[in-house]
Amino acid sequence: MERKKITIDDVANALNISKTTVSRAISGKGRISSKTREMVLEFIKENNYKPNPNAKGLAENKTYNIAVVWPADYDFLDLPFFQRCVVGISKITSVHDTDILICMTKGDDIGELKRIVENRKADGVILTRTLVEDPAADYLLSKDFPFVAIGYSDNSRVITVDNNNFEACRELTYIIAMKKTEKIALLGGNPNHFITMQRYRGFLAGLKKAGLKPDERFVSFSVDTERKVSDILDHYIKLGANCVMCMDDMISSMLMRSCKERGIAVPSDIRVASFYDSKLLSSFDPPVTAVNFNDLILDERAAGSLLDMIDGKTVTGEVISDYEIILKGSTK
Amino acid sequence: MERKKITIDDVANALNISKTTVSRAISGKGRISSKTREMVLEFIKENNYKPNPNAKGLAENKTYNIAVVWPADYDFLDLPFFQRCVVGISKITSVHDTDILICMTKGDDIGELKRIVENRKADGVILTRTLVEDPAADYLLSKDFPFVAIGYSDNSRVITVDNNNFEACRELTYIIAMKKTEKIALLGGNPNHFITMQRYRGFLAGLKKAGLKPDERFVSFSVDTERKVSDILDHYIKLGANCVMCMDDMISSMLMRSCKERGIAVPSDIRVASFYDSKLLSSFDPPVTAVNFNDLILDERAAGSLLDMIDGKTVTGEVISDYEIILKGSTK
DNA sequence: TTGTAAGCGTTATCAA
DNA sequence: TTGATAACGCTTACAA
Repeated sequence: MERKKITIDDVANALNISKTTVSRAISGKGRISSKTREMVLEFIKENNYKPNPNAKGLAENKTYNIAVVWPADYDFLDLPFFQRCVVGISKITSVHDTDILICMTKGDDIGELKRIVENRKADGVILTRTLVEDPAADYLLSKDFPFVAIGYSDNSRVITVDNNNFEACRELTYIIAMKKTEKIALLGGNPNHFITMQRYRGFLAGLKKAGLKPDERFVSFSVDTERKVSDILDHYIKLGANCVMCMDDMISSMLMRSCKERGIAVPSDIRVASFYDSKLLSSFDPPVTAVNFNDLILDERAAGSLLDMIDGKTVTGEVISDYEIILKGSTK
Repeated sequence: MERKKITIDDVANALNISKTTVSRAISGKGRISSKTREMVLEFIKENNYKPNPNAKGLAENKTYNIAVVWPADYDFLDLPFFQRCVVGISKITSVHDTDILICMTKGDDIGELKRIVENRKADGVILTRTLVEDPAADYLLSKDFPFVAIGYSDNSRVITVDNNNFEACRELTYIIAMKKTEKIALLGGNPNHFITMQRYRGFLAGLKKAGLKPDERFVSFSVDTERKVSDILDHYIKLGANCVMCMDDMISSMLMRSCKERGIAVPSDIRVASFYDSKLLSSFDPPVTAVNFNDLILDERAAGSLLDMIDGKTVTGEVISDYEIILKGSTK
């Protein structure tokens, strides 16, 4: 597999100095004359010396890896959100010489995460979503292992970076309500996901701001199959709904297809809006009004915070209000 | 961050044996009485001992990581294919105690890959697509670093696992041609991607099998913007095309939108088919005829081959013909 | 069958 | 400012 790699000893011998000195030149720790430092640095550059991360890790008890946790359970395979997370995170980690390890979680099964933590394969973890009952977060907390979560959490011990889902959804709901639309229904996702709850709260706040009373007959959760969507749609229509807000792009897609199948015209029969935008929504006729979040920023912040945390700095969570509401044909 | 972890020395002392013996019990290498082996194994289980991977790696010169390379350049952010790759690969790696490192590549910039290889952060690499001019593959080849590529390659030195794009596209093209559709046009992707070339060859073979002559006026590549799609569509229509085959789901999506905008009816004015299926296509009216590949199988095979290769076994590439052609409304 | 001891390539603690 | 040398936790000749 190629010639043997050059080690710190080789560098030291070639330069007639000790490896301690070489190590110091590289790390910047400890006193060293700038002359020798430069000599070492130059030699290293020219001979393409790279410290062996296993040895470094063994000595420092670090891996220079962080783990990104993906929920491999439901229909996440087609949600580009998690892929984007990695891209955003890597923007930050790549300039810190640290790499990204992917780790799957299936429902309550956090075995892989445990393996990574117990085997010390990573120095920290990023959770790409937050749950109300969250075994992953609980586990990491119990181990006192550095991690940050993308999403909202009601546990003050977990550091989170989140979009302002509440505000965005409140605003969209309010805007819709102002278009003399009074019977606004909601198609919600998994209530064990905090994002579902946050968006729901935003929805309620939007109604309130518009002076509308929430009506629980117009709210449903765990809408995750085409079948449920169409059944609930029927029900909403019978009740006289004139707008349906969907919690994410998947649900919106299913709803739009359902409307088409049953010959329900959007927006004339019913309006449709989505609390999350994606390429999935660009195919529909009419296009679907939606909130567009700047996910990449979110991911970069999460990565930055985690790296700080690993370095022993104290970090705080943050809520990012970088979104826009894009009004399209579905709510005309 | 929690109490200190238990080491192989602790195990050895607790059991009054040497750490060599413990090591042997775990690895299975070297002779050892089954009695002591079981004793060790049991102790390890009960006390939740995990070998330190840095130390193990340092001694064995291994990392128990493989790197998966993502092309972060073009519009890949919305292509779930690469996300699926990781899921498929992890099915295999997770039972081999090895983890997945993500590595981005931007155009010709393979700096991150180089860093991972030179820093020995992984034992092998999986390339998730193949290029005609492929700096990543060339680099890995030059370093003699273990890797397998997902996709076709004309370099016999690179081990590849690929869908039978040629056959699938030939079959779909032939089927369309048999529907008394004679002027079949093609909207192609990046010609530097082998997948583009393979699908193109399949297209040509399909025409030939149907007794049709290829017409270069009906072939275009590098179709990557809405603008190009609509311009080319105009052109094809003027030439009297009665079907357009698209190389992937992105192009198909753009085409369907373009047709809608210009009031071109599918399939009555023109038929549409896609050489790659995805959720993106399920939103259209009518639904789009497409080839559906079983990607997960592909990824699992790639992972399996790479692990074998890392273990020093000789592996061969393979072509998987696990696909189905799904005829839908767009080609009625 | 088991143990001793020498590596693996760093960092870090003392001395010098 | 520099340098021996002992960790770090494991594998593996080589001995016993």
